[in-house]
Amino acid sequence: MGIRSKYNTKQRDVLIEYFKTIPETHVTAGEVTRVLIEKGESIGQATVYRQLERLVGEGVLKKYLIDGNSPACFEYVGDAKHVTDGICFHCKCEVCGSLLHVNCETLTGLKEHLLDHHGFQMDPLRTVFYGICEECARKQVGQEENC
Amino acid sequence: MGIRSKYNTKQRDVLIEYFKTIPETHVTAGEVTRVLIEKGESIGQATVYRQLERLVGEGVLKKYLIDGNSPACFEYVGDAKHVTDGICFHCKCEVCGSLLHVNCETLTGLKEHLLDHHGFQMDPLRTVFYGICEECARKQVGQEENC
DNA sequence: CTAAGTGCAAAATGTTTGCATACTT
DNA sequence: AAGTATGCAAACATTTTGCACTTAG
Repeated sequence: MGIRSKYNTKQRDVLIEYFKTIPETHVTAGEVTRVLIEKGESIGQATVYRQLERLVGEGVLKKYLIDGNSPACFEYVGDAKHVTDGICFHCKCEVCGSLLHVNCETLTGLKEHLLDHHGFQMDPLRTVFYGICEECARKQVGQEENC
Repeated sequence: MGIRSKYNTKQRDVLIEYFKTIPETHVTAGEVTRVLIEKGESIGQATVYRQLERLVGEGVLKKYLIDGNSPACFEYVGDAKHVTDGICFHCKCEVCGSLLHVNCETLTGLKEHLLDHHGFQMDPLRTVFYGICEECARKQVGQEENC
């Protein structure tokens, strides 16, 4: 379903190179544009959006949605074999925004389960588990049900 | 965390009653407004957004974020135990856009696994599995790797 | 040379907000 | 009466699009 790039443009390279310098980091389209412009690169916002979508389609970047009212985040996963192999799953904390990489057989089993029992071919590269991380869960205990 | 309503207004009742008539259905704020207006109800878009947020805070509705570029969806769960229990998961087909409700123990087990083994408190209301549904997968066989 | 990509500015989208008015309790 | 909710329209933020121009292959 992803549209792929056919030409290697200056802007595309600049984007990829920038993402390579910030592995395991999630940035929004706006942030990327701002940083690159500040660096003196010549790139427009529309191009960033268009290339980002293509890179996601090519599996070079991964797109995260923290919540519907914040902009989407992107992360470089091009070289991360464990990610592209689909053995790596991502858990995103909705409170602090931290990203937990989970690399375990149970989740690989989940993928098979969905396929075998529900006919659904799940894509681990696109799927993100949202929830609350250990640390934030601990902090939130005790402040529930308060008016 | 959610702001609660203190008064019972006409608009609030209309909203709740409407949602009760469409259980297990996802609707966006815009759709709800359109339907109610068409029914001759007097309700403004801002009120719908405000009440929807309150109802989510009160646990009457659940808010789903299928993907960042589509509007948020709301579903009545006031009586739906399977949803509030977090046993209901969603699979979204990236080809045809269909949404599959999966209601199965393996996924409940997954939730527990993430908590027990990775300390991550996964939220099934926010998490959507992306991939390809059975029907689209069948259609795509044979047309892979085409330039 | 031709298809693909870019940039700008405008448009589209979904959601929130300010404020005067109306309604609930 | 006092506080809360509503409705409108304007404001917002993010993302998409139309179109002329540039660039890669």
